[in-house]
Amino acid sequence: MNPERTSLATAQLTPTSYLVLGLIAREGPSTPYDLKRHVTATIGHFWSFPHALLYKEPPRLKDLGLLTEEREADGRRRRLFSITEAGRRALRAWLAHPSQQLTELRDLGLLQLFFADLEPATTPAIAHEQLALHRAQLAVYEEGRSTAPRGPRSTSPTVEHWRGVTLRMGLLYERAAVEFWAAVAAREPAPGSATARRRSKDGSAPKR
Amino acid sequence: MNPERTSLATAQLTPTSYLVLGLIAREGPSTPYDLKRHVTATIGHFWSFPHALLYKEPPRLKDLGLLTEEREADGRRRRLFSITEAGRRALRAWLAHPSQQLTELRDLGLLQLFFADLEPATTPAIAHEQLALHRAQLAVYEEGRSTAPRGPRSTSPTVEHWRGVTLRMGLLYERAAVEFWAAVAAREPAPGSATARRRSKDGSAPKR
DNA sequence: GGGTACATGTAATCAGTTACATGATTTA
DNA sequence: TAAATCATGTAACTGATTACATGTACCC
Repeated sequence: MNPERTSLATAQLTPTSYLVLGLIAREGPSTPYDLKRHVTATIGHFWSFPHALLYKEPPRLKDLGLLTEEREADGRRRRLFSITEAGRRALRAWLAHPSQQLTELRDLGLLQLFFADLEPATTPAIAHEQLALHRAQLAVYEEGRSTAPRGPRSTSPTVEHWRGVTLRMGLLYERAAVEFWAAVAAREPAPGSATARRRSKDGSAPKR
Repeated sequence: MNPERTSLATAQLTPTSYLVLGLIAREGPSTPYDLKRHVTATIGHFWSFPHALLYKEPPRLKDLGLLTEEREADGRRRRLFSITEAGRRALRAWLAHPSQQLTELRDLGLLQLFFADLEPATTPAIAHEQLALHRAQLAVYEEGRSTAPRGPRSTSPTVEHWRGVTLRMGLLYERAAVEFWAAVAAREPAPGSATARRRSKDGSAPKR
């Protein structure tokens, strides 16, 4: 009933907003480029946020009073954004309400496969392309696990822990994808199907 | 400099466009609601296309000369869209160029988990919510495999084959997701308890 | 000293989302 | 016959994408 209304701003916040808020809350005052670099190294592996977004979102959040801006005076004139108390509140409020949305799994390759019957001749090329792509991405994940985690700023063990955990889902997906597309490329039914088990027993090559 | 410009139209086609083109090419003349129903039963399981999209896209494609429209005269005044030869060409051209894009895996739950360190107390609720969601979705897939495939129109065995293959990737993802979130949930203390630190004797996710 | 990759933004467009609205069928 | 659900759209807004553009640092 109180007239103080900053909480309404919470309504029009998008995933991008929370990404920006969260990163700045954790890493401290950041420039859009800091954000871009961090995203690229982490969640950007499976959820792409074009850099223009990370330049445009902070000013929006500033208008909502969730961030403050401080612009350099010298040549580069970089914009440095810090989180406000209202920003932290919005972030906490978001985390306090577990998402009830399922994963959006948007994959052009799958969409093409979905229409494979319309142009059967093109299917092998599609499958091989996807297989190569996902193998490469899987390699990225597995390499990232061995190399030292190099965040743009100092990070605590806890941060490293959750970052790693999150990326692990990306890795699990890529493993499944590689399996899947390999099976398609081999013109086998996908792994786990009854036909696949029969096939692998008699070891016969799939025929056209 | 020739005024006939339909080939350029190919440029501004989106995934939604190809979805619509492909469905109409395969299923024959369709109303937006036909499209909606088909999508819901298939690819919509992991890539959501709001119904407003499927009502708006066909007129756009009609403007581009890729579809034709025929509107009922009676009460319902349904709009029935058919594919043109140009539409088929655009579709074939798309299928002939295998996508080189990786999967976009957009998941609010993962985003929240990514920031779990900022509000540790909320993490268990997030994990449990996601676990329940993905288990339910997995059940949908597994139920769909046993029930008779009920397309809105007649479908050939080949169509059924590829449709099933495509959906299987969704199923594989959900399996991975259930495993993942179960592990996260198990590693987290139960809500209110601060001592569930050494439960991971078995360390693995509960077997369903 | 010129190329090239990194860094840092802005602008225009538009697809996608959300909300609104109502008609037709089924069911209790 | 009231309620619920299915069916069928339209409209407004805006976040996201794409394209453009230039500056700066580093390396042959």
